[in-house]
Amino acid sequence: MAEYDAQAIEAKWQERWEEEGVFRAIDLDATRPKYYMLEMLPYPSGTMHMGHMRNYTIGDAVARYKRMRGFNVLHPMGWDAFGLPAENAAIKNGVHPRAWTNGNIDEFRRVLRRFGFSYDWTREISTCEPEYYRWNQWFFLRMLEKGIAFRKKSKVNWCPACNTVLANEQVINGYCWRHEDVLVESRELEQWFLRITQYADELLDDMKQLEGGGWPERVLAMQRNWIGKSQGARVRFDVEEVAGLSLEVFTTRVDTIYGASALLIAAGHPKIAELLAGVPGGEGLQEQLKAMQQRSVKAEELATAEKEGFFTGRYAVNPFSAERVPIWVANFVLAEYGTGAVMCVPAHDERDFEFAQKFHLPVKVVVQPPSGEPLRADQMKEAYTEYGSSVNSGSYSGLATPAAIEKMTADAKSKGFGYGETTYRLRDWGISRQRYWGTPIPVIYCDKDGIVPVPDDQLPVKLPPDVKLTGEGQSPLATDPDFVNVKCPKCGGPARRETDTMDTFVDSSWYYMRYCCPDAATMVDKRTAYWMPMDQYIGGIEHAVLHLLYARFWTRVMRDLGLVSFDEPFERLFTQGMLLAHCYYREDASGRKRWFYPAEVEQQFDERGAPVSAIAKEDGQPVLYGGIEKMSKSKNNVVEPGAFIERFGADTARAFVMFAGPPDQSAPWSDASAEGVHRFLRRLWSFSYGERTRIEGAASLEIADLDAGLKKIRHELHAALHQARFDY
RNA sequence: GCUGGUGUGGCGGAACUGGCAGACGCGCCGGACUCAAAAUCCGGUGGCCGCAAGGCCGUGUGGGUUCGAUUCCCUCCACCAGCACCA
Repeated sequence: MAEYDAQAIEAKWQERWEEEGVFRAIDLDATRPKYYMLEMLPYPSGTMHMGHMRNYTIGDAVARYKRMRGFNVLHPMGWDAFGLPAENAAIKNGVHPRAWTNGNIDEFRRVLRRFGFSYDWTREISTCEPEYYRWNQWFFLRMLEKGIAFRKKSKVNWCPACNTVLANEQVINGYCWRHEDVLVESRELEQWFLRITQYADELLDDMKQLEGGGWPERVLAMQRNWIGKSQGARVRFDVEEVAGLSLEVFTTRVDTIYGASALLIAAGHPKIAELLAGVPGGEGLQEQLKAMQQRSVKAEELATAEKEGFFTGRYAVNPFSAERVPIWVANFVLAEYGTGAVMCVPAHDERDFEFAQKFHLPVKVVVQPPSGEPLRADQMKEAYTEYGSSVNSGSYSGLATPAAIEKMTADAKSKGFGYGETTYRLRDWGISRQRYWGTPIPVIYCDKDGIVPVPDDQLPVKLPPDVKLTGEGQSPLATDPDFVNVKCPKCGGPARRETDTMDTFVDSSWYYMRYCCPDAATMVDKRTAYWMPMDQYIGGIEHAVLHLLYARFWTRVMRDLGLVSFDEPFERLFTQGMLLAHCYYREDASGRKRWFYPAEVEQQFDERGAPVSAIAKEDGQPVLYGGIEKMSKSKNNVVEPGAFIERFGADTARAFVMFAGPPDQSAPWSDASAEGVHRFLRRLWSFSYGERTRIEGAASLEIADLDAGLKKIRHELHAALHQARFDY
C-alpha cells in the first residue's frame, strides 16, 4: 500500500475491531482491574457537530490507553432521546417524534462508527424506549413511597414559547434557557417535585470526596453556589398597633442587630396586605406597592436597579434593644429567599448603607474593626462588613463577632423570639412537564381514592403512539381519551391518568448505571456494582449544575433504597473546552451582517506572517474578521465532522482535536492546521511502509525518524492528557 | 462585587518533579518540480546587533527564594467563565 488511503485503512481496521469484538467489556471480570470511562450521552438532534467529536475523542484516547494498560474497560454509548426538539419538529414538519428521533440516532450512530471510537455497541441504550423509561417510572413510585416524590401547588416558571414548566435551573436571568429572548412567566400549578433539598447538606459536604483533582474546582464552586447554604438566625420583630402581627427576618449577622435602623420587607411578602391595612393615607401606599410589584419581573434590570423603597407608616420593635424601627418596603429584598424580610443595618451591610444614604436612615456603628482607627458613623463612605468586636450593643458589647453571634442566637432562642437557622438557595426539583415526548408519570387520580400509584405489574405506562401535537394549550396526552380515562387500580371506579411527563433530566440522572446491565430485569443489578462508581466522566461545562447535581442526588436516593452502595457516581469529572472557529462577515447599508463560510474567504498576511486583512474569493473585496467564536449555524463557521472525515479520514480529525490545545480549554478549529496533521500522518505512513523513494534526497529521513515520529505523537497525547489532569 | 481559571513567537500551543524556553502544526520567507499555477517535497523562521563567528534581550508587571524559575512564594495588571441586591 503506497499511498496513505485513510478511508481504506480505517475501514479495514474498523471492520476487524467489529468482527473480533475487541471493545466488548467483560462483566464481572475479576482477573483485571475495571475502568469505566464515559462521555455524556448526546441528545441526537440534527447532525453531529465537532464539539461532540472532541468530547468523544478525548474519552476514546483514555479508554484505549486504559485498555492497553490491561484494564477491563467499559466505554459505552447511548442516546438522550426524549425532549422538546423532537416534539417541535413534529409540530413543524408533521413527523412523529419517534421517527424524527430515531432518524437522528441512525445518523449519529453512522458518524460515530465511522470515527472508529472504541465503544461497546452491545450496550447501546435509548432513553425513549419503554425498556428504559419503565425504570424511571418504577423508581418514581419508590420515591413516592419514601416521600421523596411529592405533589404540591406552587408557583412555577412557565415558558410561553415552550408552553411548559421549567425547573429553576432552566431559567437564566429570568429568560428561558432555550429561548434567549422569551421571558419566563409565573403560574400556579399542581406539580410533581423531587425532594432534593433533603439531600442539600450531604450534596454539599460530600464534595470533599471530589476535591483534590477529581472534579474541576469550578464545577464544585458552581454547585456549592447553587446549593447556597447560609447559616444565620431568624429573629421575630413585633409590629406595633397591629395585634398579633409580627415579621421575621433572616440574618447571618445577628450581632449587628443593635445597629438596625429599619426593617425592610419584599413587595411580594405574604403579610404585606395585613401590614398596610388601616394605615392612614393607605391608598397612596397601595399605588406604590403595585408599582414595585410590577417592576420586579425583569431580572437583568433588577440587578442594576437603583435602590427603591417607601415607608409603610408602621413600626416594629427590635426584640434585643426594644428600639422602635420603621418598616419599609424595599425593592432589593427577595421574597423567595429567607423570610422575605431583613433588618436594615446601614453601618455593616453595603446594600443597607446605600439604601440608608438615599432615604436618610440613621447609620449606627455596632462593630469596631479589631485594629486601626475606630469607625465613626458620620465619616463612613461605605459599610464595614468584616468581623470585629461589638460596641453599643447592650450587654453584648465587647464580644468578638463569632462569640456575639453565638450568644445572641442562643439568647433569642431562650427568650422565645428567634433561633439559629440554615437556609439554602436550592429548591426542590420540579419534574412535571406538560409535554408528550417524555416519560409518563405513573399515577392515577381517583375521585374516591385520590392519588393512586400505577401498580408495578402494570409498568411501563407507555406513551400512546398517536396523539395530536399542536404545541398549544394543555398537555398533548390530555387530548387522548384512551390514555386519560382508566379504571382506578384500587376501587375499579372511573379515574384519570396523570398526563404530565417527566423532565428529561430524569433520564440522564442514572443512564450510566443502565449501561452496566442494559438487559437486566431489574433497574440495576450486580454488574452495576462491579462497574460503578464511574472512573472518568467527560462532558461539557454546561452540565455543571443541572445534570451533575441531579445525578448525584439520584444516586443517593438509589443508595437509600438499597439499590447501590456508593455515594458519588462519578469519581473523576473532566469538562472539555469548546471548539471554536474563525468567522468573517460584511455589513450591508442597513447594518445587517452577512456571514461568510471560511472557505469563501482568503486571509491576507504580511511578510512576517501576521494576518492583516481578508477578502472574499467571490469578488476580491475585503471582509471583516469577526474573531474566534463558538461554532454556530448563524455565523456560518460550523465544521461538519462527516464532511471532514470524507476528505481526510477519522484519524486526522481525531489527531487534530487532541493536538489543537489543552482539552479543558476552548480551541479554535483550523482547516489548515488539520491538513498539517494529515500531512504528518501521511509522512508517518510512508516511513512505516518503506515507501521512501518519493522523498529520497532528504538527508534527515532515516528509519530512526519513524521511531521519533511515533514517540512525538505519543508525547503529544501524554502532554495533552497530563495537562488536563487525567489520572491515567 | 464574589468564586473559579488563564497570560509563552505573527497564530494554536509544547516544555515531565525547579535544569538547553519556543517541540509539533499553521502562517510567512527561500528553494526543488512545472511553460506556468495548484498540489507535493526540501530548507529557514522569537526580537535586536553583526558580512560572519558570535553577542545581548526575551515566558503579562514589579519584587522574593534558589547555583539555576515559564515552573515555587508575594504584589499589581489584563483577559475569560460562572454566580450575582441570597441579608
